[in-house]
Amino acid sequence: MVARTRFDADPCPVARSVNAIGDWWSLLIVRDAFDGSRRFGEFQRSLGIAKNILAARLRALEEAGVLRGAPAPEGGSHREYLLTDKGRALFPVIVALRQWGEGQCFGPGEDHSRLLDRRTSRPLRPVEVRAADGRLVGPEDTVVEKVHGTEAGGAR
Amino acid sequence: MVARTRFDADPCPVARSVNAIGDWWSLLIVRDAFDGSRRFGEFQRSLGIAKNILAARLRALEEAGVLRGAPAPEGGSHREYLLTDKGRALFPVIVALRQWGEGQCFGPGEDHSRLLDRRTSRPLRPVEVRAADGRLVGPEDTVVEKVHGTEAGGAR
DNA sequence: CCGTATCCATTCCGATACTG
DNA sequence: CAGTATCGGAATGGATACGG
Repeated sequence: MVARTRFDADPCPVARSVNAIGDWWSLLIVRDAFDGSRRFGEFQRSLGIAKNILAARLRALEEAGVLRGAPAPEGGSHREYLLTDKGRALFPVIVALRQWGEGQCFGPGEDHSRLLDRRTSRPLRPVEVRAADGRLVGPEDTVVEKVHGTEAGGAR
Repeated sequence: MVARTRFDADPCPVARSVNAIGDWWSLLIVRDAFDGSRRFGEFQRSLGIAKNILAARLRALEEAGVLRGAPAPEGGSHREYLLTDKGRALFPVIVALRQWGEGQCFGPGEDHSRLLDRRTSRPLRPVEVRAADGRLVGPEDTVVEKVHGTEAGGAR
């Protein structure tokens, strides 16, 4: 491929994020990592993904700096995949996505897993978007400041 | 394909969300919709996407209930694609992803578009994850409550 | 200008087999 | 258990041409 990926140089941070994460599998790998998965087999069983593509995704996430594969914790001959700081910074993204799914993608009687506050065992508060002064803002209260550069491609 | 998509019945809301959105293109379409794009050509120019696949994504997003394509606003023979309430509920997801990209996916001197508070023209406050009582929580302060059902597939 | 239909190249993914 | 190598089928995405 000519460019590593499609949005490598896109001025929009959303596009860059998407580009860095790679694909949906990768996002679910990150989800599992947040949930405590560390080993190849754990990811594989949880996701039901083929081993070759799991290996490829893990490698890509390492290259993107989201995961770090430590050669061996001790004794064992396996690797451990841990979230980097960059990866851990995805926490609000995963939570927002989870909350959207909970609210919008399940029927009334349908069961689903939930993310709870460990201390109180209660669900989390919905993620909110706030202005610098603390005001709650919606989509219509925001505006995209386009970048001034003259390079090609949309600046959304 | 046997099932419409892969995570149609997954008990994890993250997987369902991912499944509903479809792919990265779809997410960028949603981003553009938040930013004011409504018409086929606007999305196409902004994304640089082939027309056939844009049409397919728009249709999928309609089926997922994220976008609603109104036949014609008036006079014109074109359709308008507007976010539904379900689609608008993705706002925190997009913002979280955008903020992650801003912080993690750009070099020091690199320009990028920014999302500003319309009223003050200042950047938004970083999205935070909070417990029901208002405490700020990180990944390690949360726990996934698995669903009890006996069906196959991971419950992450 | 808004889409649909067709074609082709590429990629992706899953299954399987194999190695340490 | 933790990966790597390979293979075939399926789906994707881009370009182009075409129709309302």
